[in-house]
Amino acid sequence: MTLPNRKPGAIPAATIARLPIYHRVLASFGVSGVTTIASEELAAACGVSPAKLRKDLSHLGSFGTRGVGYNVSYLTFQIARELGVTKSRGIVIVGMGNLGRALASYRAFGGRGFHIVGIFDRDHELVGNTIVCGQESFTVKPVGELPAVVSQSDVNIGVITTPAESAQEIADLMIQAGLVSILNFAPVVLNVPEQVEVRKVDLAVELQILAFHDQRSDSDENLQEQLVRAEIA
Amino acid sequence: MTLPNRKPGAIPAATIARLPIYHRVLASFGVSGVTTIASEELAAACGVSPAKLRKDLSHLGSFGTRGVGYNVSYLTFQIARELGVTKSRGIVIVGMGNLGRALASYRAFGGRGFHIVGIFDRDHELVGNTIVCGQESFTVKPVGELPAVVSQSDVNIGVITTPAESAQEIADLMIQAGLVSILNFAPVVLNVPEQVEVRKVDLAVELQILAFHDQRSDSDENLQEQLVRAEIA
DNA sequence: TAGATTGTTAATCGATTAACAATC
DNA sequence: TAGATTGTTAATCGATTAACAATC
Repeated sequence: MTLPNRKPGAIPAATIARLPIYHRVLASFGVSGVTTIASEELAAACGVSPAKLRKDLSHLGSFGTRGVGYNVSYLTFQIARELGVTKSRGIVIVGMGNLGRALASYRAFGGRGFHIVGIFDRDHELVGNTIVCGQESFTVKPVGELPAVVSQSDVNIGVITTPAESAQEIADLMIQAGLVSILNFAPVVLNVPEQVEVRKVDLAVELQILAFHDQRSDSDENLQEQLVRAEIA
Repeated sequence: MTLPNRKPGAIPAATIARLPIYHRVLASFGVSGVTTIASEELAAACGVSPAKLRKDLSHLGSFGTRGVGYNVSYLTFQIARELGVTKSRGIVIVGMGNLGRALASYRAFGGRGFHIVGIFDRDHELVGNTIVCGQESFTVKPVGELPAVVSQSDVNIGVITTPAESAQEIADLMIQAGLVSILNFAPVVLNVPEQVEVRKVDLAVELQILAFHDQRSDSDENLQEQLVRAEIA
């Protein structure tokens, strides 16, 4: 007997990665007053093909109406439910350099299902400073207080914006405190137990991928130019 | 006759996305004085399997020595060459809010193959301000000057850190000025011609993907707890 | 030669796509 | 009923993996 490759109800990783896009685009159609939308229009707004969109949504259930389309608010809610953002999830940010401060003062979190529970730094010079975010303001706490904050408040996700050298140490601290979801901005590969999910954003990685494309388009352009010149001659 | 699906020498997208990781990890082995490394150790440090690493590298050529491993500096150079970062590539950043300022003052660009050519904002209040980045400092220019800077200097990549409302407009401006590689931090899907490559970083998207994982691990944990309790009873 | 490690093969797995039956 | 659009199927495509022959 062969076991199935995936749990029956499981949703493909590639689909999960696109759900936040669908969610945001649907929400913006919602505020524009659109109540019903067809896969073709929604897909175009999300930058994917209608087939892919419908396939993705089919993994969550069948929320559309044939011949009509999808109810915008109903579908928005179903995706939010699948992602686990129907109630706001708490985050902590460790590392109050330029990037950490930029994130802590980012005002669009609330609307996407997140709220900041605490911000931390190792540097005593920074501890006690406050960062204003719209109506709210947060005070920088010493990293030593991270475990207490995580165990006493409802924290779901840890964000690391420290230099590369301290990132592993902070990750260990977060995991010890019970966090299993980490967003890492430090340019280093974290070593974590397998039940911990780490997502990584590295600006230089994104730029290098673009550099590859840019280099290719340069040579393509030269090729085109050469072809044009060849025709002229 | 059937055409091949991909150009013969073409490198898979999944491989390209991993090359920057290999490059950074190799560079750090290099500064640590390691001269030769086996796929097993390099793969572990990069968080991938040795098979995947060797397969990825095999698309670039055969740069290793059987029975020995890879020469660190030689492989580092070959990957840099493939990515197109053997010479530093110029970037412009538009939108000098918190995130834009954080990027403009990020000191690790130089070591990864990039330098800032110009920073821009629409807001007249911000124009003329300077942002310090290590030894250098940059002055915020009005967006109107973007085309001139792109055409007069050697700019390869445009970075958008504006609010969502202005992002499309700025993208159009960049494309008109001749840029074909854009890194977009605004939470909006850009509409661009197909020869333009856009990479998108959306913090809330990353967090929502983690929220999905976090939600799942919650229910898994409950399941485990329940199992433990059942055993005790 | 013996041991080590690469580069490649072939099998498996997962994601994408186009087409269309189902159904509003 | 006729037109529209979903949800699903089956085919294709691309990525991953394990195993091993090649070779240092």
